[in-house]
Amino acid sequence: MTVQARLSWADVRDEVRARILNRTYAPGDKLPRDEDLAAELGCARTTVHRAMQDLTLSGLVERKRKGGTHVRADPVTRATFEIPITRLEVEQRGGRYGYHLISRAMEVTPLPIMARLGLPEPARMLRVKALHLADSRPYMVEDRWIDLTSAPEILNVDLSRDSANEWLVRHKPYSRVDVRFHAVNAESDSARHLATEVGQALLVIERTTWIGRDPITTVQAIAAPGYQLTAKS
Amino acid sequence: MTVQARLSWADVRDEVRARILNRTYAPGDKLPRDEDLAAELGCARTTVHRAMQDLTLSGLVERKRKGGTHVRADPVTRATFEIPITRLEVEQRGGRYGYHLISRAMEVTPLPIMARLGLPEPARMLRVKALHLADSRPYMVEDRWIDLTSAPEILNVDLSRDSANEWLVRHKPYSRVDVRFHAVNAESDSARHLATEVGQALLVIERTTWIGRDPITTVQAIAAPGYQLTAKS
DNA sequence: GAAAATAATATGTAGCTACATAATAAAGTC
DNA sequence: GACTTTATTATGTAGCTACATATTATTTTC
Repeated sequence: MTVQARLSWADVRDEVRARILNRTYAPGDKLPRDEDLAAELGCARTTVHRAMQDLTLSGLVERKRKGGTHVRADPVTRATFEIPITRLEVEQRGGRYGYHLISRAMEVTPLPIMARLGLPEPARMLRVKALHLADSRPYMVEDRWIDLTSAPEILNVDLSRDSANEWLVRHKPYSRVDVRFHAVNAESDSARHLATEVGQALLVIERTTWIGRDPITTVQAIAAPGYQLTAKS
Repeated sequence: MTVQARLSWADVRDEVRARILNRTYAPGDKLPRDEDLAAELGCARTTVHRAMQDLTLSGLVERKRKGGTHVRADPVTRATFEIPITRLEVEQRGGRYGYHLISRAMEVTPLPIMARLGLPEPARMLRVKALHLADSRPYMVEDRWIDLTSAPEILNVDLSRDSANEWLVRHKPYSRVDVRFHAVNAESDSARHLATEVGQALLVIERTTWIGRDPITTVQAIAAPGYQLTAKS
């Protein structure tokens, strides 16, 4: 067993994080310059730089040119979550996926939808409501608006067979996404679709995607009772 | 106005993303080798590498040694959110922050809490319930368990003045965090604290932090009606 | 012809240099 | 003394080289 030949940037990150955790560098403190840390630890400045980038990303330190690196005094909890295609999400949990189209129609966007999409004026869009099932039980209902300027091909898709969710994710990569969570009491429609009672608390995931400045779609997905969304650092 | 002297990794990322968006590289396709792309675009392989790392992080492509880079066929929506100290969150929204300690006691961890913390057997921990206010109106109630092995100094803190949330975030940096969201119907306690009716749908944010393998704290924060959590890509 | 050993290959990473950039500090100007 | 200009400095980034590593492809061996 020999000493490790080289320090990787991950090693440096772990070392610096350890020092922050054991208060060698306390919140608000200024860290040594990358160059000095590199000299001390016996690696190149680029390696320290790479490590610092990672710590910046996870919200532990703040860096400024000339100003140096500081341990954040007001750390934020920063976490990342993933929302896969709903079919895959169900299958990953070991369930059998089912899909049911509820409705499909051209409609004029009401104000809240315009706000979500950032539209200055109303537009006619394709509105699709659908139900996702896991083992024949309701899993999630979605109420979606699709901009036909960005995704005209959706008209050729048989939405009674294939979900707009899957088609869009597969065929319309976006450059920007906005995700919001909140809770609602089930009203009669969603209660019926999700086979629960009116008033039941439900998690709502609102997702809007753009390609450049052009909106593609916005969905309000309401999950069945018990649904939990997980994020990790 | 001259041509830009050099391509930055962000330029390369944008170019590759544009090609994915306009289906020059379609989902599932294999991208050129970093080296070839570098030659084509007129930059170094390291620059392409950096760009590809970013695209990998955002879930657009997948890379494997020797296997090359592929456009993901099943893209995931990957987004990051931040949870600041509650006081700062209120102040950032332009509100006046208030805090009220509800209760503080040593208790033995019940099963659900043990599960959250990953404890094999029950332990006595400090349980703190508190209310955060914005402009004198309820903003969030938290029900927190604190491991005194990891954070014994919390006993010296006057929790009727200072929130455990703020003290912990400032003094106990963690190395791992787990965040979960779900919706609940308000029961009598939370309804009373949040000044709403029993049954009202509320967003629950459950957060657990560890330092190495040792748990620090786990909180169940229930937000007042109307609360919305935002994430971005 | 199947299994094992070997070669080939694309990405991953570390080190170096050089220069860009932003923020601050110092010096100079009226 | 307040304002402007000029240095200084720490991080940010690009290019290069060299080598590590994980797969896949090929060849060898029995």
